[in-house]
Amino acid sequence: MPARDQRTTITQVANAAGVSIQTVSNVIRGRGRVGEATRERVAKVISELNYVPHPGASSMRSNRTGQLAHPMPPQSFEPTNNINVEFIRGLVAAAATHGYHVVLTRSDGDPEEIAELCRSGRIDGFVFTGMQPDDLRMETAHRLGMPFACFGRTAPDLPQAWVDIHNADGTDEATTLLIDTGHRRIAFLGHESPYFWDAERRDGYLQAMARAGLQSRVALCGSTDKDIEAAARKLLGRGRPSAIVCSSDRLAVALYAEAGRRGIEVGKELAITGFDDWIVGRNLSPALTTVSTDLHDIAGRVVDRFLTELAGPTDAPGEFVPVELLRRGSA
Amino acid sequence: MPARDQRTTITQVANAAGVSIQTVSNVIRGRGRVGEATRERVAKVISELNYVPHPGASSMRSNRTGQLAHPMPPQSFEPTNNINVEFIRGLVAAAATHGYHVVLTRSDGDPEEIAELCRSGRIDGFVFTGMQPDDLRMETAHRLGMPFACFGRTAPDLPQAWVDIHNADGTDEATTLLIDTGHRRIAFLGHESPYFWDAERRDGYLQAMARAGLQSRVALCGSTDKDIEAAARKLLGRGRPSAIVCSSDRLAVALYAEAGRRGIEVGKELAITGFDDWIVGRNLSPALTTVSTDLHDIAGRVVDRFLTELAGPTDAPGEFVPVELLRRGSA
DNA sequence: CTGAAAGCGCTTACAG
DNA sequence: CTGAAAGCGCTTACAG
Repeated sequence: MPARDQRTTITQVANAAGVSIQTVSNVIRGRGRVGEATRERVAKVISELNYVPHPGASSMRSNRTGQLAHPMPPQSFEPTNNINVEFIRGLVAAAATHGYHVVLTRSDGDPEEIAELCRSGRIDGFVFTGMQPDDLRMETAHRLGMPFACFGRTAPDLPQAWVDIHNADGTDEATTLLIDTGHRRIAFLGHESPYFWDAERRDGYLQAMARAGLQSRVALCGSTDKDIEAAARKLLGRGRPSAIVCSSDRLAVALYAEAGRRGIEVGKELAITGFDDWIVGRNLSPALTTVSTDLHDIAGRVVDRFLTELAGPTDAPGEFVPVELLRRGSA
Repeated sequence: MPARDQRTTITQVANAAGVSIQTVSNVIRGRGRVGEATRERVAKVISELNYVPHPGASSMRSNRTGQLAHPMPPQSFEPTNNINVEFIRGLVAAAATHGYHVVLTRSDGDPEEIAELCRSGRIDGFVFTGMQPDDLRMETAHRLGMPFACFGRTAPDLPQAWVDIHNADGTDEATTLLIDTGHRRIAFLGHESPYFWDAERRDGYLQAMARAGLQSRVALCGSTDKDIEAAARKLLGRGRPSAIVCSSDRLAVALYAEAGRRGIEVGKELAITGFDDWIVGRNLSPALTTVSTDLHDIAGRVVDRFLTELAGPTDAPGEFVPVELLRRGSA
């Protein structure tokens, strides 16, 4: 492994610059008092020798690894979950900005996996996503004193440090758009689920309908393809609404398929809005009007929050990130 | 940071088991000669104390970090690229099987980023994907003596250790299906591109057509939405074929849209096959018949290949992984 | 402002 | 079969 034999060490840098290794360390970490001339000389040598401090050695004394674990819950792998890649991209970018590397791990929700990572000395903390209502991962990290931040919330009494989107705003905006374009019989199609976000998205719809003095109609369905298809069939049957606000793009896609079977033209005879800006919705004809979230931005905020927690646990409240309604052909 | 103060060390394990730290190390690494009774006693203590060796300390002597970098090229973030999540999932799982962690990094193709990772002592090697014809990343890793393995191939004269899918087989199979179901005027729609796989997918089509004694018709287009739309328009204009083999699902989706505009019914009046099993194709009506690759399996093979390279660079040839034709509604 | 010493937790030779 | 010693490359705390 030549790469390792050729490794430049702090000692070589110190010798070449004519200073002690301690001064080199100070220059790198921006600590202690180092004269300007010395600093420049050392920096020059570091760059010339392509010196990179050994993270393993560094972590032994500093208790910092410069690594962040992102345990991906199983549902983030489901093809219907679209947020993963964009979020990960943002996470890696934001982490890099602060000199952090992202270690990707699998997580089936078993807190023991989290505990082992806490004990491993491999990471400085976690970024969690896809939390379940009874998720034990955050509690485990908290108990073992490992900093973390979450995209999304869990039960209010559990430890968390969250950034989340404003779900109700999204469906409120979508519903309002439909009302403003003349629709009156507007239904909501959502999931029966234990998740916060499902309830919040429904509430946004209800709130906009109430404000306009319109009668609301909420349909909820299970999460299997069959459940969704059945709900779509019923909703587009006799007495169908002229517009439907969906709690997710996946539901909207099912409505497109059902509308196709019935010869109902989406965008003309039936308006549909989604939520998530899933790639599938973008490729439908007409393209789906949907509520989009800036996952890149969110990832940056989650990393910021993680760094805050790393500096010292806080009771800081969570942070809501605004959503954006993308108007396309379907509404 | 309680997690770190509470850290169990090899010394604590050694004391509790009544052996030297060296023996504990031997038990963990399965090295040296350790008596059966001693091994069991030590293993019990390790498990009781939840001992995990400190990877930083370990890496200083062993030159092994147990970490693998996966630099994600920018195109893997494009929404039209579907392989990323599935592959990463498989990569993390396969790496974990061998005690490896995956460090995700961004890569804009700049070899200096790769060089810095090589020098960092943070990783034992790379898994590359999305290679460009003039990709300098593998060469850089090779020059710095860092082991790596690739999903996909690059120019034959460059260092590489690859696993790839059998592209020609896929389009050959798709074309043969169309021939077997009675089609005679079958066109191919592909990308003008410098990539291996585009040429190979075209060749599979040509080969199947030649075997059946049919006349082939190849249409190629650029990579922008506009280019693709123009190609679809032309292909579905006057004298259109009865079936089209596409080099990617993205192209197939564009054909669906164009067919929709012209009132041509896909699956009845026009057969279409894709390549990639993109989530969008699965959600079209009718669902797209396409060539699918088992990315989970491929990731496992790439990790195997990486471990081979880690044990000592080889000139072992690359490995082809079979593809599978998924027959759905469109053909 | 700079440096000599201690020590982080391991693994690698090597001695017995 | 097992252990005492050396040392991996850093950072910390402290002395000057």
